[in-house]
Amino acid sequence: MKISIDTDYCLRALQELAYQDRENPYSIVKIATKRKIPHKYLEKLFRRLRIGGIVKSVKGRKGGYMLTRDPDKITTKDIIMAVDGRTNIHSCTDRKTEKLCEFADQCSFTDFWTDFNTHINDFLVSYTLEDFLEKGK
Amino acid sequence: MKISIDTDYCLRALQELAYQDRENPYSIVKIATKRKIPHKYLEKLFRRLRIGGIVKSVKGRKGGYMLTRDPDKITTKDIIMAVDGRTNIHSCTDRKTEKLCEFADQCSFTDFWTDFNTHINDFLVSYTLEDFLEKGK
DNA sequence: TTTTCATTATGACCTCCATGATCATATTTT
DNA sequence: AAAATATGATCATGGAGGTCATAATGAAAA
Repeated sequence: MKISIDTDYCLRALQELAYQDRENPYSIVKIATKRKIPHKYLEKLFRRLRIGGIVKSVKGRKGGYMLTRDPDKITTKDIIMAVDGRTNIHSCTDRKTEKLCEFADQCSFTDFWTDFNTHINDFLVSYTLEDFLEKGK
Repeated sequence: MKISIDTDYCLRALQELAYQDRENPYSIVKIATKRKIPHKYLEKLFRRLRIGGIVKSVKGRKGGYMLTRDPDKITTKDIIMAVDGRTNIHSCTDRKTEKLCEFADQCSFTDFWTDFNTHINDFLVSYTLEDFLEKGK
C-alpha cells in the first residue's frame, strides 16, 4: 500500500508543465532536468499520459508536450489512472488469473474492500492539478 | 498502491481465530489448512501479529495462538500496522535514506499526501475484526 | 520420571516478478 | 541537420512471497 514512484514523478512533471504556456509545446528534457527526473524514464511516463488523454504531443524540432485541458479539469484520479491503470487498492480477484473470486458475494470482506476503494476514489477526484499550483506565481 | 497479500492473509486468519474459543490456543496449522494459506508463511505473519500485540502464543503441545482482546477492539489499522509496519501511502522522504525531504515544508504536494494518509487512517480505524464476523454463527 | 510429540521461535535461504531505469533506433518537423 | 517525440528491447534490483532447517518449549504418554 504505497504510491508508485511513477505517480510521484508524473505529479511533479505535470506541475512543471502546468506553469508553462498552454499553447507552446514544452520538451521532456527540460521538465526532466528541472525536476531531476531521469528523462528517458519520463518519456515512457508521458506516453502513458498521452494515451490517457492528460497531455498531447507535438513532434519534431520545437516540439514537446502540452496539457490537453486546464489544470482544474485534471484530477489526481485521472493522472493515477493514466499512469498506473487503476486506483483501487484491492480487488477480490485471483492475483494470477485476475478472475473474480467465486465467493465474493458471500464473503464478509467484500464490503470492506469496496468501501475502501470508494473512499480512495472520492479522495482522488477531489484534488486537481490546480491545487498544486502556487497562487500568485 | 495495492494492499499486500500479507494483510489479506492476516485478515482471513484472524477471522478464523476470532471464531474459536478465546481461552484455548488454536494452532497455525489448523488455521492455515482451513483458510488455504501456506502455513510456514503464516507462522511468520503471526510472529508479527504477536509482536504487534494482536495475538498471544502458547508454546508446546496443545499450544497455539489466541486473540489478546475482543474482536471489536482490533481495528484494521492495528492489523496492518502490525503486519506491514505502516499504513501511510506516501511519506515525503527519500526512498533510500528515509530522510524527510528538505523542501517538504515549502512543497505544494505535502498537504495532499498528508491529507491522503489521514483519510486512509480514519477509514482503517473505523473497521474492526468484529465487522468481519457473521452474526448468528 | 523420562520420553515423545506437537507446537511455537528464529533465521537463513530461495525464487520470481514488478519496479525503476537505460539503450538503440526510427520518425517527425523546423 | 538538428531537436524533438515514438517505440520496443533490454537490463538491474529490491521486495514480495514462500520454503527449509533447527532449536526451544511444555503437555501428555510411557
